[in-house]
Amino acid sequence: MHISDLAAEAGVTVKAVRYYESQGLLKPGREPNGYRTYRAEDVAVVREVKALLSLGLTAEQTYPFIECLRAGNDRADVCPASLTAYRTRIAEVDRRIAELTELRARLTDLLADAESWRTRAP
Amino acid sequence: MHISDLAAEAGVTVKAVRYYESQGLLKPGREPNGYRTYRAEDVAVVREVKALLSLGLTAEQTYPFIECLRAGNDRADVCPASLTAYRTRIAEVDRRIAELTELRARLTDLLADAESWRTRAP
DNA sequence: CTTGACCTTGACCCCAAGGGCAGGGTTTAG
DNA sequence: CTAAACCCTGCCCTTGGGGTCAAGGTCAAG
Repeated sequence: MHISDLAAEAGVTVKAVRYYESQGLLKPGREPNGYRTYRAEDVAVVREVKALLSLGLTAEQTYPFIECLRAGNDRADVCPASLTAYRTRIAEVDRRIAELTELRARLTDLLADAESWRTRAP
Repeated sequence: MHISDLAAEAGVTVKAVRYYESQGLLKPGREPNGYRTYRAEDVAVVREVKALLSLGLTAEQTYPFIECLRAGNDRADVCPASLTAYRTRIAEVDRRIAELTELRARLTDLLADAESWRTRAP
């Protein structure tokens, strides 16, 4: 299959597929005319990458999942490295939520302070 | 004062000062040799921009605060537009926290599912 | 045979907030 | 006079692609 077939089947753009390849996640063959050719398994790979990116993983962090798929597993997340990647990401999200929560507190403090200045000092 | 004096006094890098200028937040004079010259008020501007960026505002969103300072106020956040900018940012943070919370739930679900597959299907 | 439609390729610029480096001019101290 | 310490502009880099481009391939209908 050609690149647009893969993109359509996986629900991403052609551009995204080429980007994944540039990140080393896909290694398509080439036809004599230079066109990239993909195998059926690549659809699952692209779907997986798309799903993981939407979970906030970086392209690099999707590596273990793709390897897991290529190793013949039906699911990309049954390998130990994938579980570790999930846990790492959860920890990142927790850290980010904590940061944002603290940020929100600082913002509301600043807002309250500024509001009180407005009413107090005309 | 020259750019490195301003940067040192405000606690940012020279590069950052030039970036703020490129975003229209500073308009330094120029000496005959081309060097930028800053006035004392610019220190407060740069400090304010730095503080606001650390709160996650974009350079563009700091505009109302800088205008408020330039209008002669001691504080950049006593103007109505600044209060609005604070509230907008708080809403953004709230939205982001909600997204991340939902994301975290999805991740823990996926992790639990993957773990159960590992123990269930050898 | 040619036209048109559709496909592919690589290459370039863009985003936010700068970091890093190159190459060159200037100023100040010793 | 020279070296250190400044200053300037300009380019490439970061994420995950989006947008757009010219150039060339492929297939059908006319």
